Amino acid sequence: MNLSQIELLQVLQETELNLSKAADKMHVVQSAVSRQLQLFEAELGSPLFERRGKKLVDLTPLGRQVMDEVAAISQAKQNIKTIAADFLDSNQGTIHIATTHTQAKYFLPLPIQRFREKYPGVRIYMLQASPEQLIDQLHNHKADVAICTEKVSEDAGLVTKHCYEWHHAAVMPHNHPLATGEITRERLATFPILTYSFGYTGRSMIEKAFKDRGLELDIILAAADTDVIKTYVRLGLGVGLIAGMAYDTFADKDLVVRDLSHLIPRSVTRIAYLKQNYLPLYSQHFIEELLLAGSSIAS
Amino acid sequence: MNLSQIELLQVLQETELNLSKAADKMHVVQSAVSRQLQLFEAELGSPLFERRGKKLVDLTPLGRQVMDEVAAISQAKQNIKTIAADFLDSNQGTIHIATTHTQAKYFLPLPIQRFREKYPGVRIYMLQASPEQLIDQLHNHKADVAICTEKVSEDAGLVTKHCYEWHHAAVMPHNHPLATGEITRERLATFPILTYSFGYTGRSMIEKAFKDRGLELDIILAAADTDVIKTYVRLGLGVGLIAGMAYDTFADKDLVVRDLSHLIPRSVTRIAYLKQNYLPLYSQHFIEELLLAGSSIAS
DNA sequence: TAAGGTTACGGCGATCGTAACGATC
DNA sequence: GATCGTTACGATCGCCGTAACCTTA
Repeated sequence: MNLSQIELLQVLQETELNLSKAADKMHVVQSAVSRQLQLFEAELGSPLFERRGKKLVDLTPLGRQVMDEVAAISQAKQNIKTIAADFLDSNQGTIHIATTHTQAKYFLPLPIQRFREKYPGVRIYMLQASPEQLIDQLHNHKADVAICTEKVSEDAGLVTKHCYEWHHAAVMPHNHPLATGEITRERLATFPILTYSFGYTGRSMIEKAFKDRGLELDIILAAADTDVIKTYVRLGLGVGLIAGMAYDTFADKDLVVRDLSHLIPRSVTRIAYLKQNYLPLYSQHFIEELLLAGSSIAS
Repeated sequence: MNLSQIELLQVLQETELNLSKAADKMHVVQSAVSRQLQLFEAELGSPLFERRGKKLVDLTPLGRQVMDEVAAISQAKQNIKTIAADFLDSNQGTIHIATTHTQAKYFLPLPIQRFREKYPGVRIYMLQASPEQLIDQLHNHKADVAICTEKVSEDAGLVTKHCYEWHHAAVMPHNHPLATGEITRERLATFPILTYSFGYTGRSMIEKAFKDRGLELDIILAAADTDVIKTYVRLGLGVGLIAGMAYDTFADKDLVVRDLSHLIPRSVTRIAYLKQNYLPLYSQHFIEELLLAGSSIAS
């Protein structure tokens, strides 16, 4: 057993169990990986892959169990490299941040700016994705840190940290009936609604708040993106339900914003990363920056 | 980086950072390991060991961090081997059980006998040690499973399972004053006491029970071993406080046993093993056998 | 001076690449 | 016939062992 065999198994999973592609990824010829796989299976005494003819089509039960350990080894190996790099120079490297549109546009600018001032040598990659994808991206090592609001806390392989809490708000044109008078869930439910797509940015809290009262919202537009919602609110399509922090006092002054904290339960935005993954010092500081920015938000 | 370098680091820790001994353990010449260590340190870019002259005298801060990952890799590598061996033949192998005298003599015989009937091909090694050593033996991979009563539940790297509960009992010769009449802590404290050494078999519960009442026991003999205690009780040195299950109705009929469950809080015997350590199927079954035996004990 | 560690060098073997072959869609 | 995998064989490079050398208790 050696580390390149471990890496091969890892790469095979990322290449639909295609030996040729795996060989390319590892910069060796295909026959080399073929032999290494055979040697490894021989060493273990039973096959790791189900084969149809010569093609690898699936993992065997053994293979499945082994893959968990393979992932642990790869992770630890990567950690060693990262730890050592940290000792040489903890001021440069890269950080991959996975997040949603709303966080990227309305929460991250400040902490990222502060972070860049401290660590000008760190390249920041932002990956925008849906909340479900965020977690996958952590597991696939496409991202180091994820910032998101929904469905995070369940995963046992993750560390999650409470970042900040926020409430939804309704936005509408100035001449809209809802711009004045008391807002209740019942009244809101009489208007066409524009809000986030399912699974996004606290959408589940909205669902819950109205379902609890036996009300059903007439959602005529669902977007992943606050700006899209605002655009159609401006066109008079209905009332926008957006995250409170997504209302910009200057840019959105043509819209009326009305707080909904008494109607829709608060949402919690969290920071998540893999438990077994060693984060370089600058990433740890980035997280601190996020927590700091989060704690200074009045909800 | 390769697995033999990882193994080298592991072995160095077990050999007082002595390269020559490490070389012996790995069945290679000393110059080989010297070079491999240099190569590895060069690859990481900074030293893993503090050196006085040429001798390795300590880990560097980097080395300390790296060692955690090294342990994870070794563990995962071992797991792969074990998992594969399990698939080839889950009926043979070895199991190392670390436990104390009391468990080995009074609890384990039945479950071990039942286990042997199911898995005659598994070699059973029993390691007898003090409770503190038990946990160390898990971490050092000297033992796979530990069965013990004290200080287990704190360790985050362990899985622990509740096995059974038991109470202490007092034993004494038939003519002893305590053989009749009500037993209270106050009365007990007036006699010389023989019981377990500190840290052993529920000793902490005994301490606690009397300290709560402001009483101090006159412990004139402390042994790791129930049989030693009984021997001196027979010689009339005093009252023995032993685990209830350590009284044998036949062999000990020359002694009077008196239940102390109303005086001393119950003790809990637990099974422990390393969280990250894959246990072969037979070991998993052995643990089930222990739990079964534990659950059939009336405390 | 013994014990522990490093450096230099030659030899061996693991693993790679080329290439021809086999199978499967 | 294009894609994917296996087998055979020669070449290379990494790693080991021998051995001489260095350093400190």
